[in-house]
Parts: sequence; structure tokens; C-alpha cells
Amino acid sequence: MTDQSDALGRGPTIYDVARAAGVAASTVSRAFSRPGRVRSETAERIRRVAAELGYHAHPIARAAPTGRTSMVALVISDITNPFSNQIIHGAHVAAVEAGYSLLLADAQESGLREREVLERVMPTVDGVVLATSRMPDAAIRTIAKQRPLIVLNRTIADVPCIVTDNPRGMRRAVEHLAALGHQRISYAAGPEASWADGIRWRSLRAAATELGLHVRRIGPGEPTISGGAVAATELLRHPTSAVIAYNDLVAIGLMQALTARGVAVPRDVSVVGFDNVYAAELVTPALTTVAAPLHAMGLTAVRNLLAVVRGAKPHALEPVMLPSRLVVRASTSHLRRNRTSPAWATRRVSGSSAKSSSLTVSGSR
Amino acid sequence: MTDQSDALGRGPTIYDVARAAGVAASTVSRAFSRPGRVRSETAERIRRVAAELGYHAHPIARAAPTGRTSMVALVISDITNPFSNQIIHGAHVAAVEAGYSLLLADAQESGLREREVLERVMPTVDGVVLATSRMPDAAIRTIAKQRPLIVLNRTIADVPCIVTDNPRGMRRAVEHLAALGHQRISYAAGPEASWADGIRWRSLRAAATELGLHVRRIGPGEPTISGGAVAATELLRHPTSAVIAYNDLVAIGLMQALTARGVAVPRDVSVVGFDNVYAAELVTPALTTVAAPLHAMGLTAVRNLLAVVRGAKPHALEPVMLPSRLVVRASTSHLRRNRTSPAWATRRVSGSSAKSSSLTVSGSR
DNA sequence: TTGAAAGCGCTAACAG
DNA sequence: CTGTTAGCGCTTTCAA
Repeated sequence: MTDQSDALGRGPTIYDVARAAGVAASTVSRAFSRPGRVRSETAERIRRVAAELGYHAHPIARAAPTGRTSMVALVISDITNPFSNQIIHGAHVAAVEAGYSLLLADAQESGLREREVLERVMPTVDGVVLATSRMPDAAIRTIAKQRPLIVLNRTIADVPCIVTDNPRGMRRAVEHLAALGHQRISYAAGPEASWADGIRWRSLRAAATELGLHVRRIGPGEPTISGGAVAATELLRHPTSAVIAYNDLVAIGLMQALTARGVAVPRDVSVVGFDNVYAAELVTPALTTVAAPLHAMGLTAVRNLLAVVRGAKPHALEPVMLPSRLVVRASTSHLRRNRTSPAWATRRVSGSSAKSSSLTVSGSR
Repeated sequence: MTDQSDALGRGPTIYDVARAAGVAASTVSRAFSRPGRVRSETAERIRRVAAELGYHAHPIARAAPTGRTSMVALVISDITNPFSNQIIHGAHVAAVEAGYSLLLADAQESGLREREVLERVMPTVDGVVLATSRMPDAAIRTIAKQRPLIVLNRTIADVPCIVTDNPRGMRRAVEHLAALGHQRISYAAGPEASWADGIRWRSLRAAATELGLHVRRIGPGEPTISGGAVAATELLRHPTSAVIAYNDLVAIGLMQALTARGVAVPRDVSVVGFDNVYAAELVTPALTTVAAPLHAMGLTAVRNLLAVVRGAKPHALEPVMLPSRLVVRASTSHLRRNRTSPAWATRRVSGSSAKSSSLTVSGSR
């Protein structure tokens, strides 16, 4: 290859600096290398010269021999979800603060897409964050063998994870509802492949059992507003006075659909969401929700990832647990007295509670 | 360098394939090269062998000699803004459909950050999309000289741009308000460095002049909910019966602050936003807004960018203009009869309209 | 069409 | 601490 068009752009190269400073190229390289950043006089001069010339080591040329690209990938199950915004933001902040760039990839709620996109992206990054992954555990473990990996919002043995305290958050929500006098709670589930959905449902059951409440599961459904609308229809068939939704979007969709059919929130039904998305406090009624520290999650995910990249042992056993808290707003209120079953539950006899078989949770991921 | 640890990961290389197929490395390379994808029998065999071995050309190794990375950068003024979501999504779709990856960078509403982040990112991408850039024209032109560039939501001579039809959208909004009987409109401005803010304000003035309405400018302010709250205070000092906000967030903040002070929307004030963000239809009252085709913008931005990357002439002169439309919802209503000035405007005499000097627009970017 | 060889810009042994 | 020398894995001339 005699004449290499203009391969990597036309900035000054390490050789230009070397010539201008009267040293060997490797010396220049060293003057910029990792630890200590050589303090000799020559090194100083080289750096001055480099600065004058406007020299910057080309990231790709650097990546070729080292394999390090100073990029991390953030793979997210659904960019569209407002949930993603803050995670992305947090991740970006952490990346930039460490001199890294962020490669963003959307899995479109599909484990397959996720695989594909990862295949494309993996060789070009130093590590990857899998946010709310829809892939099976095995696939994730495979990834972990190839690149430093952090999993967000899910736990997998031997893979460093970051999760929020779903059990505690759910517990708070249930206690809140119980304190308001609610006895029967429906859970509007999310996607089947969602780990969060699994643990939320299990936590709900656990909390309900302890507090002596009845629970019922609706779904699975899409983690969106329209998913919430679907859940509403189902709820109307087996009414309860309170609903906890897989996430805020579902909760909002639920409230809208309920309201549209003349069922008032919170008068007739109390609704609780998860995540504390931006819109949660904008809707009417403002949504009571279990807030996840979304921004912090993205932030610590990338920070921890970079720690691993730099050689830290992924103390894989204990997943990092970030706190979640209940934000009480207007979508929950006291159960109306003098009635066991909700006032609007006319189309269904309320005699016995939902058949207990509905308590069975099919898969738990 | 005798032993290069495991430089670019440990997949099979082109040499492995070459050996397995009994040909030279260059032949393998050719079997995968761009046009025609050589149809010889050898080439076929090579591809079979490669598939069996699970060979994939390493993107970085490929980038070294060619300079092409199959990545594009999307630089966004503020990831946090829900506005960004759909743009990012559209951009991602277009990138993936072309086999590209998306490097996401947040400028945090600062021209400086934008520069910095661009410096980091430029050498590693084949092109960049600047969404709602806060940099001065000159800086952008400099970028354009180094990499294929598309600018979103802004026009710059000799740089390919994509914008929405702000004038038309604003015109529709004003007509709508006029039809409802409003005579005086306030504009709650956005950031000074925003090109969109400039054109929106100018379009508003133009439309108002034609329709014989009075307009007044509040701001500049932050393009956020709290920015809207600030604008509300100012509005209360010089009340008008209608407000058009720089964007939906400002509009929402405005509505909230107004409501909090007992000024009802739309009864006392009609409010119009821009963008048609997700939350616009979630708030109460649902927001009347000038909808921008956010997703389409991100999509066509990246598509056009890739066309340029592939060698298409950037027909830079005519900016691509995407349509915008008025979405009428609940935040606008008829001016209440029998009063020239809004009912709640007690603290201010309404005799003469705002002093005309307030009509002056300082800078228009 | 094919193979040989040079080189993208940088890093990492290895002697001196 | 510095210079020398091999490459990272791929592409692209050039001659056969």
C-alpha cells in the first residue's frame, strides 16, 4: 500500500512531534503514557512541542496495539422509555469524567436485537453496561467472558450487578396501601423477560402475605402506557381497590384508561407505580411511586465498569444495591369505608376473592 | 513488541481464515470488500470458511488503514430533556439500519462542553449530527471541514441542515390563538444560544404583525420546567391572556406555576408549547403544542449524514425542512368575553399594552 | 484474479 | 531514561 489516502484524518502524528522535538517516536509515546507520565526534561519538552503542534494521539491508532478504545457501551432495552433518559445521562456523566465515550445501543425490548447489537459493538468497547437486559442469563454470562460487564437492574450469579432495593420499595408501597385500608391489591405486570418484573411480583407476594393482604397478578403486559390500558380492562373484570404497576408508564396508562371509563383515581382505585419517571409528577393525579435512583444507577454502573476495566476484581458475589424510596403523591388514598369491594365493581360478584390460582407466578424473570 | 498481549480480543483473524482456505490474506480481505463482493469461486469458499470459523473483520483493525469506523456521533444539547429521547431513537434506528453504531454525546447546554466532547469524539467517527447545537456558527463550520456533518434544528449557510417549519408552526399557533379571541400574546423565551428560540420569536412577531396582535417577549430563560416557573413570575407582572412558550417544558412549568398561584389554565391564560414531548398529553390540562417530528428528525439526520459519508454532495444550500403541525389540546380556550385584560390582571393597569421597546429582540440565535 | 509487500499511527518489548 | 524494532489486523497498491 503505497499511498494511504488520508487514513486517520490529517492531524499531526507522533512522528511529527518526534521530529520537531528531536527524539524517537517511542519517546513521544512514553511522554504521554499512563503512570507517572515521565517527568524528565525531555518529556516536558515533548509535551510542549506536542501542544504547539496540536497533537493528539489518535484513539484508533492507539486502540490497534492495545485493544483499549476508551469507549464503553450502554445497551438499553428501550430508549423510547423515559426511564432510559436518566440512566443514559448518569452513564454519560461517569464516562466523560473518566475520559471515555459512550456508545449507545437500543435493544428495542428484544433479546435478539440485543444480541445483534452487542455483536456489532463489543469489539470496539472496553466494557459494556447492560441495562434491563432481555437476554437469558446464559447469553449474558457469555458476554461477561469477553468483556468487562456490568448488569443493571438484574442479578446474575458471578456477574457484577447493580440493582435497586425492589423488595424494600415494594414493601413500603404495600405498607402504604395497607395503612390506607386496602386489603386487595392487583399487580399490573411488565414484560415476561424482565427481571425486575419477577422480583417485584415476588416481593409483592411476600409483603402481602406478611401483612395479610390478597394479591392478584394481571399480565404480563408491555411496559408502556398502552400496556397499562390493557391491564385496566383486565382489572375491571376482577376489581381491587388498589393496583401496583410494573412501572410508571403502566401506572399512567392504567389511570388514564380507568378515568376514561369513569373509574376515579384515587377515589375508586389507588394506583402505585415504579421508577419515579419525570412524567410521574406531571400527570393528574400525580403518581405515587417507588422511586429508583435512575441517574445514580447509570452513574455507578459506568463507574464500577471502569473500575473493572482498570483491573479491579469484580467482587461479583454481592450485587450493589441502591436504595429505593416511596414517593407518595396523589394517586393513592384511603379506601372508602362501608364497602368491602370497590363501589364500581358491579359487574362482578365480590363474594370470594380472586381464585387463588391467580397467585401463581409462572416464570420469575 | 514481541508478544502483543491480546491486542484486539481473540476472535479468528484474517490470517486464520487465509490459512484455512489456503489463500493469501489479501484475498480474504477482497472477498469481503465493498462493491461487487467478488463472485469468484475462491471468494465463495473463503466466505464459507470464514463463516465456519466465526470470523468478523475487526472494526478497529479495519479503521486503521481506511479511517472508516462505521460509527456516527450524535451530539445533543441536553440528554436530560425529554425532547432528546425521540431524536436519539430516530438516529439510532437509522444508524443500525445502515450497519453503523451510535456514539452519544451530551453537551449539557454548553457550547464549551460541546467543543470538548466533539474533540474527543470526532476522530473516531465517520460523521456527526449536531442536534440543537449551542456553538457559534464559526465553530460549526470548522467541524464541517473535518468530518461530514449534519446540523439539526438550526440553519447555517453551506452546512447541511435539517429543521422543522418553525414559521409555519408558529403561524398556526398564532392563528389558533387569534381565532380564540386572544389579542395579546407573550412569548416565554428559551436559551439565548438557541437558534430555534430566535426563529420562533421572529416568526411570532411576523405572524402577530400580520394578524394585528400584540406580542411581548419574556426571557431568555432555561428550556426547562423551572425556566417556565420563572417566566410565570414575569408574566404575572405584564399579564396577557395567551402565552406561547419556547418549548413544552417551559410551557408545563408555566402552567404549574400559574396554577399554583390561582391563575387557571386555560380559563385565565391559554398556553401553547413547542415540540409535542411525551409529557405534553399527560399533563393537566393537556398541552396545546406545535408538534415537531422528533423521531423523523433524528432518522433523516443520520440517513442524510450517511449519504454524505458515502460521497453524496451535501446540497447544502437548501436546508431540509420537515413539517410541523399544531396539536390542539386542552391548554388553550376562548378568551373570556367582556374584558379586554385578563380577569386576574389586577396588580397591573391594562391601559396601554406592554411598552413597545419590549418588542426588541436582542440576538436571534 | 491472485499473492506479495508496504503501511495506517501507535505501543511495548528489548538493549543500550 | 532513550532509541531500536516489531508488530496490532486490516486494506490497498503493484506485479504477476
